[in-house]
Amino acid sequence: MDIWFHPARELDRIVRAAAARTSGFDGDFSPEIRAADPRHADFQANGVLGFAKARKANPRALGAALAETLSADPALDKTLVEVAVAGPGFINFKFTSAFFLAWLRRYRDEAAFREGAGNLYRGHRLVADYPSPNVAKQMHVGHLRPMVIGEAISRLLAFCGGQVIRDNHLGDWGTNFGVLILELKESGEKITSEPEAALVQLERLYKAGSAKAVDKNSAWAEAARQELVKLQTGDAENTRIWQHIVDVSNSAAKQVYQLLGVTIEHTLGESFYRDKVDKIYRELEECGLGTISEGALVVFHPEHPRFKEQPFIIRKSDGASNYASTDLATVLYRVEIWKADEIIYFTDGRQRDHFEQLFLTVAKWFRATGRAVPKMRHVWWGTILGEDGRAIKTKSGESLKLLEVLAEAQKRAHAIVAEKNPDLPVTEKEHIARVVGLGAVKYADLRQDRTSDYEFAWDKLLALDGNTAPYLLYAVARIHSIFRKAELPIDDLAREATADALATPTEIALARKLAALPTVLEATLADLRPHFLCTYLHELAGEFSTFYNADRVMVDEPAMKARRLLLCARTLRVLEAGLHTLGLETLERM
RNA sequence: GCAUCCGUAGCUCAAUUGGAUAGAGCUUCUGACUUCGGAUCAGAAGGUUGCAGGUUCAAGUCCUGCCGGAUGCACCA
Repeated sequence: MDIWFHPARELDRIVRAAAARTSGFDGDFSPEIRAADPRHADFQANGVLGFAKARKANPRALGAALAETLSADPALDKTLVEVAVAGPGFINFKFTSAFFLAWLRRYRDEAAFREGAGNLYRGHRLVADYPSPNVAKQMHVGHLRPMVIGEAISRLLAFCGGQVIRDNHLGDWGTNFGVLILELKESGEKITSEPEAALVQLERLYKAGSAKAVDKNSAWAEAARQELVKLQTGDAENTRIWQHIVDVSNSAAKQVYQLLGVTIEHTLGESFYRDKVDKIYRELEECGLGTISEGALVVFHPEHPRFKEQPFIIRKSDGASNYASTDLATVLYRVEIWKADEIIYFTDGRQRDHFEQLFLTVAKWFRATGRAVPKMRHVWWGTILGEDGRAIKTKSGESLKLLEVLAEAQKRAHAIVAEKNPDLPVTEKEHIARVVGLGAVKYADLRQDRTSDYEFAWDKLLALDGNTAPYLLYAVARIHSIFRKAELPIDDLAREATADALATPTEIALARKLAALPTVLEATLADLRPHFLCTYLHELAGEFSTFYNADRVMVDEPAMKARRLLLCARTLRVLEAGLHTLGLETLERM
């Protein structure tokens, strides 16, 4: 029997084949292989219960018959996996310690994990649309999520074989530029050269301008609209001012990306598509999807309970483009130029209607024009709520600038390093504080189901105990320490060959957890929910700590030492691969 | 009003998409190796999964109705 990287898939195939040879089953049977509670088994087939119900058969008897076929199946090596029927008709598959030892020997490092996981997304060309901030604004805590979640999922897709194109769809073509340009001109201020300070200045100017434009019928508001029109019709001076604002915003954003490890390849903002929307209007009208309503070009979806009356506005009644127009043009560009077969959007949940309308519209439009419809997914998350229970917005979030949060996180981490490890060199303490502090913030954002809202709390975001990044990083550092002190290489094929069978309960529990990596990767990818991977890594670090406290690694018996070093090395490689995939850095000591 | 997401231990969150005895962390309490890092580990306590019905071999998960919260619904992005 081969040592499977991904047991659930293999079991599905084998159980289907076995059922075909077992009386009482037919082609409608589906095994429904699931990861099991480790107290019972590693995997279980749940399909017998539903199947028996539909056939009015005894599920336990059917399960027993199938288990008997499987027991005689040469595809299942009995020294590696045990089969049993349990409860009302579950079929349990329990791997032996021999299987786990073989698995650990075979899947040795990140390259092997990638190789094994690669079949999940191999051959796919995906565009990841994140973090797409608006220009001329400082980032606040709310901007953390698109960066952290977008980066983690992009890395995960790449880890599993996908070819990921990261595109920062910058909000650089909004109506706010009219106000901003007019206020800049009137005040006579020059934009400060230091990017972060420039954003502070621009926000102040925008606030002042907005106050004057509150009355939309005022002369000032009209003048601001004229500045916007001049920009949109290519006025040289306004274009220069606009470009300056975009450039300085990008410089500031890049500093944050670098700090957080966000790796953007392209920055094609909304402005990039401003000469590409006319084609969209024309095509949508030609294929009969677009209709004029209240002066605007809109798309209705008659089959949809809500969008039959709620329009998707793709050209405003004043003739200007909007978010929807540029999004449609963007899809076309990504499919035609980049040859994307999947596009993934990262925004908060408030834009769900927009993307549902976008996806429906693209599907119909592309079909009508004979194009292949790309797969499109909206990865959305709940909002970060302030203490008042309402979404933290830029206005109320002034005390919660992202850079301040990140600085505070590093400060708190530094205080702990200085206390625990005062003798480390100053620069290393600073490096550790950065990795631990930023890692804690990222992990806090990733570890809970992205679809739920959460209340912002300093102590939660910056926690350093419990299910947090430092706990995982500590396990990594401690394993490095074992090899460092023993002066042994971490990866050593010859040494691993001398390892004997896993024996203690803690060894086996740790090995079982390690071999669960592929199952977790698949579950994480299915709905693009990184918290599955976080939970797994936390549990893995926990199993390791338990093992480490129960079983001494550096023992005299060579075979026992070899197998325990093997467990340490694999735990290290899986933790590192997992954390790096989530966008966290790791440390050799802390 | 219509629609979407949600309500789980004192607090913050899980529960592999309908599976076996609902699990972690924080907090509190009790313990642990004078050799591998105590940023650790072992154990205890803590639950009528908002409420009431229903579906089925099986419901935190699906359906219906309430209660409570968040969000979205015509030219912002």
